[in-house]
Amino acid sequence: MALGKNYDGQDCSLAKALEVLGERWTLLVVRDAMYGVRRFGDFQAHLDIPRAVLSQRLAALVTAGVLERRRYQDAPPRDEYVLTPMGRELWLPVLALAQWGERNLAAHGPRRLYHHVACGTPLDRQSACATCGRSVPLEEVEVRPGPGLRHDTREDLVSLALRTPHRMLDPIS
Amino acid sequence: MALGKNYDGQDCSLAKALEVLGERWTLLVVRDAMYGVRRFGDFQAHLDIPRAVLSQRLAALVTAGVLERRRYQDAPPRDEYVLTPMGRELWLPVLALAQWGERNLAAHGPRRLYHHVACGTPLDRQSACATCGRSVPLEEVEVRPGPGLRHDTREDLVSLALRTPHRMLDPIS
DNA sequence: CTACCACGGTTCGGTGAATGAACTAACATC
DNA sequence: GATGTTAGTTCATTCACCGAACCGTGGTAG
Repeated sequence: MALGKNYDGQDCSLAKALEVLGERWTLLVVRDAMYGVRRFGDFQAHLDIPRAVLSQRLAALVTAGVLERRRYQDAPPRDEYVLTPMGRELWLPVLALAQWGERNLAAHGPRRLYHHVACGTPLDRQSACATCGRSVPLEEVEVRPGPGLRHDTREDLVSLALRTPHRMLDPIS
Repeated sequence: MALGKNYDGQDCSLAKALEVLGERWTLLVVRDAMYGVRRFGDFQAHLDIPRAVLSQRLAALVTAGVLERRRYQDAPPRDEYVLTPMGRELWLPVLALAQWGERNLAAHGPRRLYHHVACGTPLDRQSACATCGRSVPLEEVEVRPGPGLRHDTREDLVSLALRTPHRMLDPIS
C-alpha cells in the first residue's frame, strides 16, 4: 500500500481491515481464491499481475491468516493457497462491493450471477436467498456468467472455467 | 492506485469498483463522509493524510459520482463534499468490511457500535435490524463508541464528535 | 547422461505515486 | 497593515509497482 503500509493513528476497524486487504491486487487475489484458484501460476495468468507482486501479496495474506499455504505434492514440491475460515468470511464484503460495482458501474447488466446452489435462487447483495430466507455462505454459492460479460477473450484456465456455471471454492485446474 | 490505476483486462465488477475505491485512503474518506465529515480541513485533520493526496482523492470521488461538491458559502468561496445516493449505497460493503475487521483483527472488542436509530437495536454485519426485521440504510444508523476503542487521544473535531453517540451523515463541524 | 521444460519463485533497473514541508491565494478579523 | 483561516498547489524525496530476465528444483524425452 504505497509507503506507510499502515494507517497509524486510525483506531478503526475499517482501517485495520484495509491494512490487510487495501493494497493493489489483494482483494482480487482473494476473489480468485473464492472462485477456487489455488496455484501461483493460475493467479498470475488470470490477473496479469507481476510475479513479484503476486508473491508478496500471497505471503502477506498467509501472514494475516486469510490464506493458508499447504503442500499438495512432494516431488517436485508444490504448494497451493487456500482460504482459511477467516478468508471465507470475506465473502460478504467482497460480494457487497462487487454488487455495488454491478449496480453503479456496469453498463450492460451483471457480469456474474450468484445463485444458491441448493435451490437455484439468485442471491441479493447481502448474500441472502429469498427462497430459503437466510444468508448463504460462500460454500453454497454457484457463479454463472451474466449478460454483462463482454470482451471476455481471455484464454487462461480460470476465465475458461467461469464461462460455465461453477461452484465457488471448487478447485480450478 | 500506484501506477496503472486500472485493472485492464479484468472484466469484473469487483475490479471496476476497486478502480474507484481501491486506492490508498479512498475508502477511509468515504467512511468519514458517512460519519458526516464534509470539509477539506476536517478530513485532513482526522485522517492525517497529505493534503495533496486528499485533494486528488476528493476530486476522483466527485468525478466517479460518489461525492458531490457543493458551494455552501460565497465569501470566501467554500465548498463541501457530501455523499451522493451512489456513495450512500457503499454503506453495506463498508460496514461488512469494518465488521470483518472487528471480528478478526480487534483484540478488545468492537471499536464502534452501530444501532438502528428508530429502535436502538444493534445492527448485524448485513446492516439488518433484528427488531424491525429489515436492512437499515445509512440514514437510520447511529454510531456509538465501543469497548475496543483505545488510545483514542486524538483531539480533532471528528474524533471528539464520535466519542458520544452520533447519527450517521449528521454534519460534523 | 544430457538437454529441455514446467513451475514457482527472486532480482533488478526504470517509472510513477505517496509523503511532508513549504508556498499560494482569497478573504475576514483585529 | 498584520495576522489568521481555509483550501488548496508545488516540490524534492522516498518508496511501491512494473516488466523482463534470471534462478533452482525436479520431471521427462532422446
